[in-house]
Amino acid sequence: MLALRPEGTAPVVRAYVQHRPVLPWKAWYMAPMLRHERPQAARYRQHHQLGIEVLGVADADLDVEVIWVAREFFTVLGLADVSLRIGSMGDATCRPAYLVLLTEYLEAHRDELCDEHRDRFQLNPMRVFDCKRPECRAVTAGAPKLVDHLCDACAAHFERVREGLKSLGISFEVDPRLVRGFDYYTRTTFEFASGAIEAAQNALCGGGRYDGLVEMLGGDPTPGIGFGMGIERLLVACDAEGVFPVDPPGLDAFVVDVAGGEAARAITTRLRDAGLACDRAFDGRSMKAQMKLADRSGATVALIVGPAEAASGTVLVRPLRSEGDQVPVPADAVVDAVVDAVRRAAGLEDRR
RNA sequence: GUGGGCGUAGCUCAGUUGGUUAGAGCGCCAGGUUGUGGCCCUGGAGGUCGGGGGUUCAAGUCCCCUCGCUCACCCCA
Repeated sequence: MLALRPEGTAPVVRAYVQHRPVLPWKAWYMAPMLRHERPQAARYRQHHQLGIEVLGVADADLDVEVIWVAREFFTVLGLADVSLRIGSMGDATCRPAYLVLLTEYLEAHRDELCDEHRDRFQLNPMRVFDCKRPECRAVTAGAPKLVDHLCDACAAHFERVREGLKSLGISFEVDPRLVRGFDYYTRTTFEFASGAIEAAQNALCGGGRYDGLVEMLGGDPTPGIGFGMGIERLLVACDAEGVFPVDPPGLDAFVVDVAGGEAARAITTRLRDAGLACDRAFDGRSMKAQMKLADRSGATVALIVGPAEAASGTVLVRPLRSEGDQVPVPADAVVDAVVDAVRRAAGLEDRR
């Protein structure tokens, strides 16, 4: 049997169950993931997910820490248009009673649900909360919310999370619709979304507490929490917010050689050995064509070698990005000349 | 899985009720400059019109099939 890994939490938990690291255990991963659903904007068949997981800590302050890590990551990248929603899934004490309550409510409003959920809501009543059809939205708007029916312990946990986020200056919104589909999820759920992404898929990071998962995978009951974020979608958000510079840096020098190419061969090698970025033309093209390539390369200077320079052992250093005359320099001083020119050009940049 | 949109030059796209050698802009190449980029001018190269089949005197254009891309629904562990 072949399986394509869809996410990172279960593998990390399996690794924990097998290897029994000392608790608390903090792990992270970044790996390719695959999805079965059809691709669409910002949702690819294969993508990469970055995630963290912490096992062995039930403290709500850890929930805050995990959320903070994600928030901090966005901040460091320079993303500003990111919003956080949080919710609670309750636990084995309060959720069963709530599900009975919710199911009763949905039964009573069965005819008002959308075609799909009318016959399916019993399977997983909470899923109706993230149905986008107006019929279901209307019904769930008045439905009992899990966050209002938490047991004392879960309510206290949730309150501690909210208080912690506030104390760290992390703004958030409690969203009763933020639910998860599996039983092993407990208590805190959260999701970061980008307001800059136009596409329908704008969630950057989803996470939550899964105090039941380790046990489900064969380990002793162990609390856990983590998040996963999609790298490609993150990059879409970065592009949308313009947080990365757009222009790739140009070359330091471009060698124009119309004297046979030997000088170009020697000079490019010498410049590269000195750590400078340079390129040259090939195929014995005309000076005009070579100069055009030099310009297009974004080079700071063109280094020109014609028959006269070849004969006298010099190189013409011609500035391409600034005013200034081209000057001849001895061939063995060309590295210094380029370093000078690049430094001067950088200085001009800074003064802008 | 369901539905919509789109496949024509390297790129972005026009292409009328079917009708001569399928066009534009940008890019590329050469020339105008005999040793000099950008701006401009002139010329040039480059296309199985996604693929296959059909209708027709004639198909980029109409019909069927197929492949691919894309967006949304769905899904969202």
